Amino acid sequence: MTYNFKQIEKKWQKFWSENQTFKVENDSSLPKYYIMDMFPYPSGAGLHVGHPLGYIASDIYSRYKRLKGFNVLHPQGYDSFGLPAEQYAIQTGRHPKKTTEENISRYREQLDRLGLSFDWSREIRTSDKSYYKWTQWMFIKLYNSWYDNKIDSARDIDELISVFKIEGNKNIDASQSEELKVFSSDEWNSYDLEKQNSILLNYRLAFLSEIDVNWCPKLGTVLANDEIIDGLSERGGHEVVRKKMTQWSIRISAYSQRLLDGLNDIDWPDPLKEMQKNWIGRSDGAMVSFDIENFNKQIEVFTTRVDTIFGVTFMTLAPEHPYVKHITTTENLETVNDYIKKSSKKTERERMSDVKSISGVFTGAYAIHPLSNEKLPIWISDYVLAGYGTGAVMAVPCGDQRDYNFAKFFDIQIRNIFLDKDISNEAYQSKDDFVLTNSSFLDGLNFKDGLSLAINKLKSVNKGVHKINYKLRDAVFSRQRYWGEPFPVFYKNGSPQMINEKYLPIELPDVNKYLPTEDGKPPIGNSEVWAWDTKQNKVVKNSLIDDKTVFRMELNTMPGWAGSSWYFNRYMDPNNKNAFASKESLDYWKEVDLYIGGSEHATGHLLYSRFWQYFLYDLGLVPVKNYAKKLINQGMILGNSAYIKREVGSDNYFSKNIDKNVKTQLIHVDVQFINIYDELDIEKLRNWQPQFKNANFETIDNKFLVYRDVEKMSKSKFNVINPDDICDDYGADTLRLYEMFLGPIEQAKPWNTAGITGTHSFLKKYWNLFHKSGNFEVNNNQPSKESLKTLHKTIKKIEDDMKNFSFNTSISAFMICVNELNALKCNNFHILKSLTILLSPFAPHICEEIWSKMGNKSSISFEPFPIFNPDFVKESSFEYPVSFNGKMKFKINFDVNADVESIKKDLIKDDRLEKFLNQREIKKIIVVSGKIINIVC
RNA sequence: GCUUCGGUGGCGGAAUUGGUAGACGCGCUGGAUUCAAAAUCCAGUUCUUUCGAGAGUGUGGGUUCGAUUCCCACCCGAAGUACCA
Repeated sequence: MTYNFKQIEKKWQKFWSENQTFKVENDSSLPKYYIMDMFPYPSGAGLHVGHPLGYIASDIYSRYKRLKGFNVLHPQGYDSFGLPAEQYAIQTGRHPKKTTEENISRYREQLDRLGLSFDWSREIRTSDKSYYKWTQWMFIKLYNSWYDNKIDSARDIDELISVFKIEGNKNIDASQSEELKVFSSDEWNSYDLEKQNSILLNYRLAFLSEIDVNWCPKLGTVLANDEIIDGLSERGGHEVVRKKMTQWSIRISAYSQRLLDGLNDIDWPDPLKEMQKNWIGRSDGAMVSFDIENFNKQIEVFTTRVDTIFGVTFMTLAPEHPYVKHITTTENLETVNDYIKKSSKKTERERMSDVKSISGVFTGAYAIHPLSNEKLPIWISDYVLAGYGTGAVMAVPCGDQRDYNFAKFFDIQIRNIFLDKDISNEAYQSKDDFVLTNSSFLDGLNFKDGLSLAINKLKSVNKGVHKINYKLRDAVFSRQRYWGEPFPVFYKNGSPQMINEKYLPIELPDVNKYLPTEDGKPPIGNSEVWAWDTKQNKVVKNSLIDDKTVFRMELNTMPGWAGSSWYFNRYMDPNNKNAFASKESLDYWKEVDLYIGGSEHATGHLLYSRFWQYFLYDLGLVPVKNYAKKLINQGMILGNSAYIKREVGSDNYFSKNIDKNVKTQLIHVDVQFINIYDELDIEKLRNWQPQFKNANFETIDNKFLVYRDVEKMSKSKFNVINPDDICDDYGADTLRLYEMFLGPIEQAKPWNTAGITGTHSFLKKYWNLFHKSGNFEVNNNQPSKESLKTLHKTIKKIEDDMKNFSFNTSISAFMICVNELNALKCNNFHILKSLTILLSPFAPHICEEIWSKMGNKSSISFEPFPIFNPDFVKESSFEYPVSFNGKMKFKINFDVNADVESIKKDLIKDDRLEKFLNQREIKKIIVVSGKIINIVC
């Protein structure tokens, strides 16, 4: 009987599905374990072998945890709102809902073939109204909350309003869009509703504001910072420009410090934590205010180097700085306006690529140094970013290279405040190893002392305060797209109103076209039914809008990260109609114990979701602050692309190693036409695309060799390997083993189909252990010492590897085990039963088959994991770890029953120790229960 | 530029707190089986070699009885980030 993987895998996939083997309950006496994958966006291209890497790893761990006696929650769902379905809809007119459904069923088919143990009864889709109902509900919660810096928590906006009523805002320390004037309770109570609303918007965690956004004209939408790469849109690579628009934003900046501190409490990969740290970008410094000559306001400046305050010789403002138009003198007005015009025309990309050229203009105005009262010329320049700090800097040319370059270029004074440091060629930027000079009362101090004295002095004259600044910006939450969650918002007198949560979900309306409307409104503007009737409390036709009882609704939709920021909580109780999840289910599952997904979401989803969970926690809606204890970033599986060389502008193609003296280019060809020797099947290529039909192919020895390169697996590079094909040829168990065997899970690694025969033949060998003479045959004798040793060595190894998620070395251990049992001609029932349980997380189908053949009725999935017994392993001679003077340790062979004297003799015989022991004398050997614990010299 | 991670055979990769480097797999070589092939099994496979041995984990140095592992400097690669004041 041969290993018929096709039949076996089909049989057991059917069995698991019919018996709902992996359905999990919310109450159990067993300890819980929650293991989750990042849910996929179901794209039209289907899965390639790179996608399942994380799913296989999480599945192995889930199955392992079940064997270890945990109640394991292992769900899967779809992040099904998104741009590709919408763009497909624009091209074809097909409803994104339809294509999304088709894509999902294709994904499901492919996932099922891998034998993954998901509890599909808990499947969620972010585009389901039963799901986005709660996304909308949480948005309303965000809108109705403010952030109290005093207790570091979000609070209900009603609490803020009642404070305003009683004592105004003088004692409030909140995160807000901009500093407001202090108002009293009387003033508050005298404001009309509109005014009160606009003040409250300044505090709300979901707020509407006119902001500079990244506008992508080609996509017709705004983009978040993390959706822009090198100044171009992440999707499509289109131009992005700055534009002022009224947008919903989420006040994630309020949580900057907590998001930073929280990194210490979670076991996430260091590189990822580092990325989040940089993204949050905390810098500790001071806010200093400079008076302006002939202008009744101060320029606020953020600096991390107040110690260099006496090195300031000029000020620089960003061209967008609000004071520029007020302070510019008449004779400079024209050049300044020209400069502002020029820099606003520059796209973000141009401004970034133009780092090296220095530009700027003098405003004609002067600031007053807060400590020396010196006059400082005020310049504007686009090297100062409007979006960071206050959009103004105090320029210290001797201590900052950019200021230095600017001063040199425009011949502005450079004052050296660093004693005996040479600044004739560049600024002295180090914070170490200097003493201040030319700095009045700071003379003779170093960085640290200078810093604190300068801040104290500024404080005492009311010109500066200690301040911590963050790079993290509030997140834009509006998208001018169709295929996303609609906002539960309508507008009354221009101010936003939340629809009562009783009437959620607000369903996405149907539209006849998915492009923006002709007057530039978002696609939902195409719907004729998109107005809110406050009497009937439902969505009605636009034609009924009267701004008395029927109002216009928000046309934007929410961004992709809205639905993905809280989905892990929904899996706990996915069908709940009364809450996003019941309190009982949240209290039972608490948080994800192991989260597996790619690191490309480091500063997107993985930051937003942490924020979102903190917010829910603040409101008492979830029991834990951090939603994922441990995170593993699986590495990408890279494709092995193939190229052929073509003479430019002709139909002539040359094999690799043929050098013609003509201009050539490399063209991607489908890797399916290439054999393992890099030879191209020319006939297949001719039939592939018309351009190759009648082309000339010049070969070497009748072989046409291609060029190869490792790069990201993608349909457009024709290097995609479909897991279905591998399952057809070798089976899912082989694919699972092979993907894990390729290397450590976190590492990127190229796919190479050639090596797959190794894991496949391992499974065949395992199968043959039970089929000595063609038939299934195991003996029920007492296992031999050798086979027990092999088994328990393997148990130990697997347990150790599971702790480190080192699946590749586990598989090596299985291979060794099977080879050893094979050499021992072992077909002992007890040994093979244990081995089958051990192996079942990795290769579940074949193990289920063997398991049932061994006479077991139920699935292997919930068997107890075999227990390691060291006695079987340390039979006869065993390597013991030994330490000398409690320090050096290494393993050494000695007889368990030997006395101390003969151990000494053994030690001296060991050539590793010869040198060491020749130099000292053994005073004492400490032996505890047959083990050398320490040797004292 | 800065930050982080990494560099081990022909290849993917192993190597508990420093203790016999190269596990396991691929590939390759030889052999068995076969009319032959596939499949399977066995043996070998870091390099050099005068067959005794010598060298060897990016390079150079250091600590140590002992370093792939720890420390310093440099070289190379990958990822992230970038006028962040």
